[in-house]
Amino acid sequence: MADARGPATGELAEAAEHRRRAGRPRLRPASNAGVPPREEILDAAAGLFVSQGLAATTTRQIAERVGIRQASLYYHFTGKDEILLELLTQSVRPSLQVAAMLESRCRDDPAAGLYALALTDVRTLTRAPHNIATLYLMPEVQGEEFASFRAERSQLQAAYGRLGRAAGHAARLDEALIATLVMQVVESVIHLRRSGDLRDSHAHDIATSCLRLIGLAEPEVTRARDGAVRLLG
Amino acid sequence: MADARGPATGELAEAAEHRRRAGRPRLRPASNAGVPPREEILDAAAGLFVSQGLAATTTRQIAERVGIRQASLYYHFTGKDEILLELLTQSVRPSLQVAAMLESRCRDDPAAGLYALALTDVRTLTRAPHNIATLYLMPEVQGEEFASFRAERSQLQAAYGRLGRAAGHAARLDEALIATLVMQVVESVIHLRRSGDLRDSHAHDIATSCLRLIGLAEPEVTRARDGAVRLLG
DNA sequence: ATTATCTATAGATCTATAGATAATGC
DNA sequence: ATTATCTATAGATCTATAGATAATGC
Repeated sequence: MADARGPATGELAEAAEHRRRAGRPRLRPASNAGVPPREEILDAAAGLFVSQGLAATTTRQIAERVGIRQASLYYHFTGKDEILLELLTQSVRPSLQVAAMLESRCRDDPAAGLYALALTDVRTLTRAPHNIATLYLMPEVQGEEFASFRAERSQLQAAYGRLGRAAGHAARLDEALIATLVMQVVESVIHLRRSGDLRDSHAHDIATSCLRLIGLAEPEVTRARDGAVRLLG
Repeated sequence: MADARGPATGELAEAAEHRRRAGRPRLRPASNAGVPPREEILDAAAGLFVSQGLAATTTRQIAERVGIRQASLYYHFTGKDEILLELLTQSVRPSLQVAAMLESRCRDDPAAGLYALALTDVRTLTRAPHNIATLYLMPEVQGEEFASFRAERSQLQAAYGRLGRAAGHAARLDEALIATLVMQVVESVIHLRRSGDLRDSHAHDIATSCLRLIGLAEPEVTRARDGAVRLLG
């Protein structure tokens, strides 16, 4: 019993505290708990990319913020591009899964589905540790290396288009245009967050604006909102 | 008569053709007519900034595209930042003047004013030689050096907010939020242009979407559109 | 033995200045 | 004399590799 308990509590303690991994120690030991170095690097890079841009951020700056030497980055990543690609992918993939779920569950009420998707996207963008969506527009992201990210983002945009088309009276607008406009409204959260004007109530305001934009009248918007709230529980 | 005519046609010919300016000739002589070097540089830089980003674009690349040596840039600009600032300012100032004009003329019909402003902005962004508005969001532009540009852009955004508030039934939404959302819809033209999906008809579609977003119903939107067309006519 | 870091550095830039040069303008 | 370019280059980076080192794991 004592023997069995020893190792068990030992493991817990190690995980909770500093659980030293193999490898030469850092000059400045990691202050955070058991966060894997890859994630430390992603977080540091995200903050720098968002505030300075990609090319303006050096590998040395990233390493400094993590607390390791510049060369040590290359043990975890092949370079800045790989870091950026992972950041972008991590930020879009969850939304894509939510979109798939909502589309399958909301065939009967696409307006509620659209509202729900917009709302969760806004909240995700709001709560992310850095204002990562800022990076979507950067010229560097148009390159070949990021094609897989752009493909996933297009899928999300297409989902907005399908929901918007099904929900709106809008035989008026092209589905691709609806997709672009609605997503663009959702991403206004980037600007609001950057300028510090973002409030919790804005999430519903933005989702509501998406529905108005595709031509829904007030009663329909209200109904969609109620449906969405029910959906997201 | 012959004497008077000679110099006159001479001047015309010089202006139309190569009108050589003082200064050591370029290795590769400028192919374009009498375009001032400053403008050549701005144009070359704009194309590169938009496709590669600011920090990723070197002074050497800009110079190469112009057809001069890297060091010669510094005769016209103190560096990349000054070039970017001028590009940004040139792109926002005309919109600001249109906004002031429309606000003063449309106190009686703010919906028409908003439609007209959105429409002209979309067209300006569509026709600009490079997709410059892409640069507005770049992290570098958040720096101190570009404060004057950001101030002008905020003024434009505020104009959108005032027009939107006056036009909408929207005591519903905060004026600052309206401003952000409407401007964001206008700037969807950036994405459409980049992806090559931009059609002429989209200008009216986008302006219409702005009015729907702030809560106007179809008849009001149609009336605003007619009013705007009359205004800009 | 394996892992994760470190030190050191080669090679490739990039920016911005100094000073020379070849036109036009008076 | 003035203007607009050129050549040359100092100084400051930045990336990415090679090889050493100090832990843990078995």
